[in-house]
Order: sequence, then structure tokens, then C-alpha cells
Amino acid sequence: MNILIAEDEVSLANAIKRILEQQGYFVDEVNDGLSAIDYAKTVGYDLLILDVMMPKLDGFEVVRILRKDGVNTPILMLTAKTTVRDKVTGLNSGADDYMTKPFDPEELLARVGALTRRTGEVIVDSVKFADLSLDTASAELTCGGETVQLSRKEFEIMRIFMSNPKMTVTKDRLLDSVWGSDSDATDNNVEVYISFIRKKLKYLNSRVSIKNIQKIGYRPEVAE
Amino acid sequence: MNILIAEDEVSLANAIKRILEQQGYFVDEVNDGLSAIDYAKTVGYDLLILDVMMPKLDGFEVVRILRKDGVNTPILMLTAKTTVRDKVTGLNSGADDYMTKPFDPEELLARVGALTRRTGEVIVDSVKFADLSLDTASAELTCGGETVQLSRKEFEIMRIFMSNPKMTVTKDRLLDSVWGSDSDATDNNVEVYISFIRKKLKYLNSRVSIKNIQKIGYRPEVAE
DNA sequence: TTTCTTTTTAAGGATTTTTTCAGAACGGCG
DNA sequence: CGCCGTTCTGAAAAAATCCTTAAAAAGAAA
Repeated sequence: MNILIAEDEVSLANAIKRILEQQGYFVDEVNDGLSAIDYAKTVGYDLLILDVMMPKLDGFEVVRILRKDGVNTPILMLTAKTTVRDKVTGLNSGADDYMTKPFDPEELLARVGALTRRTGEVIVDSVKFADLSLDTASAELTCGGETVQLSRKEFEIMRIFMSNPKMTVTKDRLLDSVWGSDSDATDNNVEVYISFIRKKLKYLNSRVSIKNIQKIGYRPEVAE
Repeated sequence: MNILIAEDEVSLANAIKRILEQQGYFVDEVNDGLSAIDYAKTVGYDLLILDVMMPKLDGFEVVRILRKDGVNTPILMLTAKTTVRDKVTGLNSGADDYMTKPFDPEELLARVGALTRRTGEVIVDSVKFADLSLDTASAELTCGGETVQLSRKEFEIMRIFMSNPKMTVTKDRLLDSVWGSDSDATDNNVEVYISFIRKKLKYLNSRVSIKNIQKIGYRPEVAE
């Protein structure tokens, strides 16, 4: 579920972003009306959250332009003022809901929930391999009924394995992709994390194990 | 699977990057045409995604130059404009597919999938000879139903034999290719490794054996 | 802050690969 | 046949690589 926030007050935008990300949404953030239009037209979001007051182009204008161009994404407007006239203008211009600042995180989530539910079920995309399923939003790894929470790095490593199940992944590749090419992490960092992951796979009783091929790399393997 | 995005609007590039990474692709990102050429020529990508409108060098030019230089990587062009002329120019210049902004993430993934599948799902190339198959990613040697894991050096030796099945390979050549020209390994090292490999071929029940030609070298041979 | 989680670092042990070496086996030739 | 250089192979030593654990450091959350 992808959400775009357009809000010129960066710290507020960040706060909203964090709240939403905690709920598993993917959030992009822009800080003015023009960018909002670019993004909204290019990326298929499930919801737009627009501040009324923004540089370059205000929220009302953004909504009007988007609707004119055939973008039907639900829109939640934010405004500091609570005048009736604003509210009317907002809804007339094509927004779906309206919320005044300051607001309670609970309220935000409730409204976001209402607007996103409308477009259909929450899509939790996940990568699957053999008896494993890795939820890319929450980084939870599931096998049968059991589920474990992966840390950030465990998750990134596991995603690489599960997305390329037939490929042998070198340590260098993992260091590059997970730690970054300018990091000074060593092979041992990879080894430690492989060890962490193996422990969790064991706990899950998964048929998948991580095989090492000396001097070459690692590869997921399915038992039987 | 590695993808390069060349798109001058950084945050849009990031959005695309995120969508692709969610699916397990590895994504690099550059923001102008010149860098795109540098990267595409240096790193072996499986797909390039190019914006038409870019600073320094536009997407059409990038495609033309890359194709002229023998880069055959599939290319997906992005453009804001939907004119027929652009489309024709794009495909004429050597791009493989063409997508107009705005686009839906689903559509992006579908097109990316189509273009990357073409080059082969997961690139597991293997060298085959008689009843043997050597997986170059995992260094596993298979015959019939059986599979054995080769060590690094066993693998390199075996690959040389299987890629030149009719050739007699000298010990010097093996020492050079596998141990390196500045190593102080002796002929006996080769002999020991040939012995290791023969043991594994026997275990696999392969029709292939490694024949020695005195004072000259070794050659794979197929029984019957 | 304090507490909890994640990540890094370090070290010893386990495993695998590679080298070394010695004796046996082979092949050509007088 | 016996000789001699070459090749084969088993076993053990050495080296490289990998695993695991624990504790310290860093980072995030309360």
C-alpha cells in the first residue's frame, strides 16, 4: 500500500511518514505542490495526503489538476484552518476527506484506513520460496504456522536469497547490497548474519537451509 | 538481476527503485545521460530504464551510443510525452520497450518482467559434456540423478575440460589457469586434483573419464 | 535518561580445501 | 625382463575458510 505525502513542513511530514510506516504502508514524501503532481501522476499511489498550504501550488490546485488529468487516487487534505469555506473548497475541488491540524495519530490512521480500504484489500506483498514466506512490509519470515521477526539486515539478506533461489550469492555481493560498497564490513559480518538466519530457519523448522560453497558463496537449499 | 535506472528526477527514480527492489531486483541509479553510459558500459546490467528527458544527453542519444558500442542490454524507455513520433524515434534508436508516464507500478513490473525474462529467468548457466552437467554458479557436477559438490579448484579444472572437450590440456596450462602463473605449485598438485576428480566421476557413474597422455597432458574421454 | 534491539568486533573451534610427501603403479625402451 | 621417468593415490600436515558464541558498541524506542 503506497502513500504520498505532500507537506512543506518537513518535520511534520516525517512524523506522519513514521506513523504510517509503522503500520506497514510505504510512504513517499514531497514538499511542494508541483512535485506532488509529478509523483501522483507517475507512481500509482493508493492514497495522497496533501497539505493545503504549500509552495508553488497549493493543495486545492493540486487536487483540481490531478482530477482533471484523470487521477482518481483517494485524497486526504490537511489544513491548519478550520473554516467552513476551506472545507467546502477542498471537497469541491475533488478531495475525499479533510483533516485539520493539529491532529491525533489515531485519527490519522482511522481516516487513512477508511480511504485505503475503499480501493480494496490491503496488499501485503511477500516473497515466497519453498515453505517460506517473507513479508516485505514487516520483515516477518513465516513457515507453516510459525513466524519470526527479522532485523533489517537479516531481512535484506533473506530477500536476496529468496528472490534468486537458484543463484549462488557471493559474500562480496552481500556486502555490497546489504552493507554498501563503501562500508568496511568484513566477510565475518556476513558469516555472523548467516548464522543468525540459520538459527531462525531452524526455529521455524523450515525445509530451507543456507548452503555454503567454499570460496564461492551461499545458496538457499530445499531439503528432500 | 541488476537494473540501472537513469532518471533525472531523483525522487521519482527512488520510487521506481523501491518498487523494483521490493521484487528482489538490484537497482543502481544515475541522474543523467552521460553517467548512464558510463555505468551501462562498465557494469553488466540485465536491464536499463532510461528517461527520455535528461540533462547532458537525452535517452535517445544514450540508446544510440550504447547500441553502437555493442551493448545489447534490454532497454525500457520512459517518457512524459505520448506522441507517436517519440515512440517511433525511441524504438528506432534501439530501445526494446517504451512506457509513457504516468504509469502504474503493476505495469512497470509487468514490462520489466517481460524484458528480463527474455534474457533468461535466473541465469544459471551450466556447461554440459556427455552425461555431465556442471553448474557454474554453485560448482555442482551432476550426472543422471546424482550430484556432487566440487571444490573451487576441482571446479575450475573441470570447467576447463568440459569447455574444451576435444582438447588435450597440459599440466602447465592447468597450473597457469587454476593456480596462477606465479604460484609455486608443482605437477603433483595437478595430479592430486585429477585424482580427486576421478574419484568423484566414479561416484557419479559417469561415462566420462579423464585420460592421461604421457608427457603431454589430460583429456576427457567418453566411454562406448 | 534508561532499556531494548541491532550491529559490530573479536576469538577459538570446526570444517573444508589445499599442499606435501612417500610409496605404488604404469609405460616405454633397451 | 629390468630400468627409469612419469603418473597415481592415500594419508597426514598445513592453510584457508567458515561457524558460533559472547561481549562491546551503536542505535532506536520508551
